[in-house]
Amino acid sequence: MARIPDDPCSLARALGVLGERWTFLILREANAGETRFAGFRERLGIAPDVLSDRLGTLVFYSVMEKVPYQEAGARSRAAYVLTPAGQELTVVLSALRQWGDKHLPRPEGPSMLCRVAGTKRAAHVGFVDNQGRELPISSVALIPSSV
Amino acid sequence: MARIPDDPCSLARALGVLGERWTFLILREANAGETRFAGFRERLGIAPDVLSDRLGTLVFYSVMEKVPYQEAGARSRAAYVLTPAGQELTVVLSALRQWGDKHLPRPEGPSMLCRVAGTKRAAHVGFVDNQGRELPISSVALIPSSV
DNA sequence: CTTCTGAGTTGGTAAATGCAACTTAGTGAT
DNA sequence: ATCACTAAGTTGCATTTACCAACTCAGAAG
Repeated sequence: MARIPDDPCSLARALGVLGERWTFLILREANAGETRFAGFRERLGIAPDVLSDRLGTLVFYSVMEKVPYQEAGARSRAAYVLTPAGQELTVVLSALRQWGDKHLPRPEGPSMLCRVAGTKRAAHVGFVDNQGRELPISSVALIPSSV
Repeated sequence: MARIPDDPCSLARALGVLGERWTFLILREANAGETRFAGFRERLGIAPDVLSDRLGTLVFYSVMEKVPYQEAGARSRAAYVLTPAGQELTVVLSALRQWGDKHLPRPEGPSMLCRVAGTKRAAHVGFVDNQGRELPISSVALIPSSV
């Protein structure tokens, strides 16, 4: 199972948890409501050992939680649900999807649309200031925190 | 070199370009101003064959551009600079960094801060509606585009 | 006490990664 | 002209990771 590197850069640490192959796709399915091992397997075509490893990493770092569930007349089984930390990754997934839609488009157009819930109004991911107002990329700076 | 999958999901296509190991870290350095092969090598400790492959993929998909440069008294060499498409990945990188800062923190605090350029005002990544107003995650929905 | 099903593990092969050494191409000094 | 210098790679080999198929495990129903 992956471990996070001892790196001062939080991007590197985030990638330690999320940066392996399949992880983002597993999170995409989780976001779409999938919770079961066999479900992830079928939807992604992922090998069971790799899936087991990735889910283990996500559970270890509290991105997902392993919870038992029981269907009528069946024994208790494991389900994997997103924690609040995992739900916050929606922003990352949407940012990636948005970039793919724009820069790797298909003639059919996007397969998924990001909307304000319950409406037809478009939503997207972007930079925001502390007043909740969108900022253009050009007016954002990433500066070293001089500790 | 990686190729994008023929997948209707633009997240999967984006990961075809960006989802290999090292790619996000290379983009982090590019965003921080690095342009040279040897510079990426030193800053990341990446193997030269892997770096060559990743830069090739990024150039192929127009995330970076290979441009010649010439220093006084040296021969012409190759530099790698972000294209506009590559610059737009700042949103993705910042979203990942922000998540790492929050969910995989270190006692020292974050090593980088996201600010409104030229000010001390904090900036962050989030969902925005078509009026440029921030939206809470809970009010965003991802819906299949019924084509 | 056998079958069914979801959730995994195990074992062998193919692919990706890492490391060291080598190649290539021009420049400036000898 | 040729020699050393340097950035930008390529090549060959050992290690790690991923993939695939087959198998195990646990409990409920028949």
